[in-house]
Amino acid sequence: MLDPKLLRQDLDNVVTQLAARGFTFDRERYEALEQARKTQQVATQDMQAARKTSSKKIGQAKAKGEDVAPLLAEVESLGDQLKQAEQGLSELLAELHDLLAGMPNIPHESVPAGLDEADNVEIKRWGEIPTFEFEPRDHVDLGEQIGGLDFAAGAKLAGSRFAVMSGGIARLHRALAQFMLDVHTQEHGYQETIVPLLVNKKALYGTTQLPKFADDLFHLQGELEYSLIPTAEVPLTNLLQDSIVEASELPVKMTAHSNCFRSEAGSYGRDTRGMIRQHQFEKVELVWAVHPDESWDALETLTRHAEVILEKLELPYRRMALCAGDMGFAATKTFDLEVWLPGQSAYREISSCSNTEAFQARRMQARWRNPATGKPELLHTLNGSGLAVGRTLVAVMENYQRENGEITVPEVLRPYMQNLESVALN
RNA sequence: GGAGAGGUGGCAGAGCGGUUGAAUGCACUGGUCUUGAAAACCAGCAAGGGUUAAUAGCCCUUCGUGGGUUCAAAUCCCACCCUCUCCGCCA
Repeated sequence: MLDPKLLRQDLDNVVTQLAARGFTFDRERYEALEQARKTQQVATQDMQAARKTSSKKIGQAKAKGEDVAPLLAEVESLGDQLKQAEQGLSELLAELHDLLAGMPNIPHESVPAGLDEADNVEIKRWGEIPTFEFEPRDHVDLGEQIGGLDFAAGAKLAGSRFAVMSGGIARLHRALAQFMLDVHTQEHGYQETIVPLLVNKKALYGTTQLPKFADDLFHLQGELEYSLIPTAEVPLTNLLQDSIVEASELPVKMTAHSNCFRSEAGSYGRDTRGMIRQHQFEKVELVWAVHPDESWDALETLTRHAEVILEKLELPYRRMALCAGDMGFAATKTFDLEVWLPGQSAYREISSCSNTEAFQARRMQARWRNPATGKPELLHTLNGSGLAVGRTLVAVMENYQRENGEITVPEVLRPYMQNLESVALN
C-alpha cells in the first residue's frame, strides 16, 4: 500500500510514476472520494467530540445529584445523526481503501523503463555455458531415460502440472534444498524457520496477494478460510505483522524451505512441458526486514545470496533488472536470476529478489522503533528465492547430464548424498 | 469432540457503566548522585488516524474481532476468533 499522505501531497508524481509500469490511475474518482472523505471525516469527528463532552457533563451532573434531564434532551438528537455520519464515513473510507489497495508500488528511479520482459536489462552473466559432444536433452527426456521423474503419475494422482519424483532424482531434489538452507543459515546468517503452509486472509493481504490476486491461489473450502501459500514470503514476512522491532534486532533475516502452491490461472499453454511451472513446488525463501536506509544495500546482498547458490552449484546464470512494467505488484525494484537450461538453450527464471520498501510493511503494520525519536516507523521488507528447488533440479539435470542420461552430482551436493558421484538409472 | 478458565499498553498485571487512554510493577528514555558503572531517588514513556506548512497545537478512534444496549461501555448482552487446563481421539 502506498502512503495515503503521498497521494494527497504529490498526486501528479504518483500518477506518472505508476504510468511507467503500465498502471492507469482513476484520478478523478480518487479526488472526488478524497474530497468527500475529508468533509465527512471532519464532520463526524466534530460530532463525536460533542457527544463526548455532553456525556461527560451528564456524568458529572449525576455525581453531584443534579437534574440531568435538560442535558439529556440536548444530546437526544445527536445519536441518529452521528450513527448516519459514522456509517457514511466508513463507507467512504472503505471505498478509498479499496482504491488504494489496488494500486501497485512505485518503481525505484533506477528501474529500467519498459512495459514487458523485452525491456528487462541484463546486469551481468556468470559461468560458462556448457558444451556437449552430444545433443543435450531436456529434463523431461532425461527423467524418462533414467526414471524418477514421472509426470503421468502426477497427472493420475492430481492432474496436470504435478509430478512424482522418486529414487535418485528425489534424493537430488532433497539434497538441493538441504544445501541451500545450510548455506543461508551457516554462511549468510539467516534464521531457519518452518512456517504454516496454510494462511489466513490477513496474511495474504499483508504481502499483497489479496485483494487483487486471489485467482493465483488455491483456497480451501470449509468454514475456515485458509489458502495454500504461493510462497513462504507470505508467512515469513507476516511474522512481523502488527509488531514493533527494536532497532538493535535489525536486520531480521529469515529463511524457510517450503512447498508452494499456485493455481497458475492465466498461464494455460505456457511451460506445459516438464517441471518449470507446477501447481506445487518447493522453494527456499529469503526474507529481510530492515531499517529504511538500508533496504537498497540489502537488496544487493540478498540477491548475492541467491547468486552464491548458483555459483556453488556451478550453474551459469545471468542477473536481470526487471523493467517497470514487468515487476510484481509490491516491488519497487526486482532482480531476476536466470539459469542456463541446455534443454531449452535459454536462460530461465530461477530466483526473483525484490525490495518492497514500506509497501508491505504499511499493510501489515510491521514497524521498528527509531531510537532517535522513540517512535515506531515502518520497516522495509525484501524477499527473494534462494532458490526455487524444482527449477534448480531441472538446471542441475540439464547442465550435468552425460550422454547415457546419468546426472553427475555437483561437488557441493555430494556430502548430502553419501558422496554419490552420479545419479543413474533408478 | 466434551468440561472449565481467560484474552487490557513493549512485557507482567489491576480495573468490571460515568472527569479511565486506562492503577501498579518491569523494561525503556532523560536527570540527580558517582572517577565510571550499578543501586537509589526524580521525571517522562501506548498505537492508529484526522486537521495543518508542521515531527507545533487541537481533535477522533482503539482494552481479541464484529454487532447490540445506553446520553455514556475495557466494564452489560449476543456471535465469532484465539490461548490455557482437564477428558477423549490422533500424526
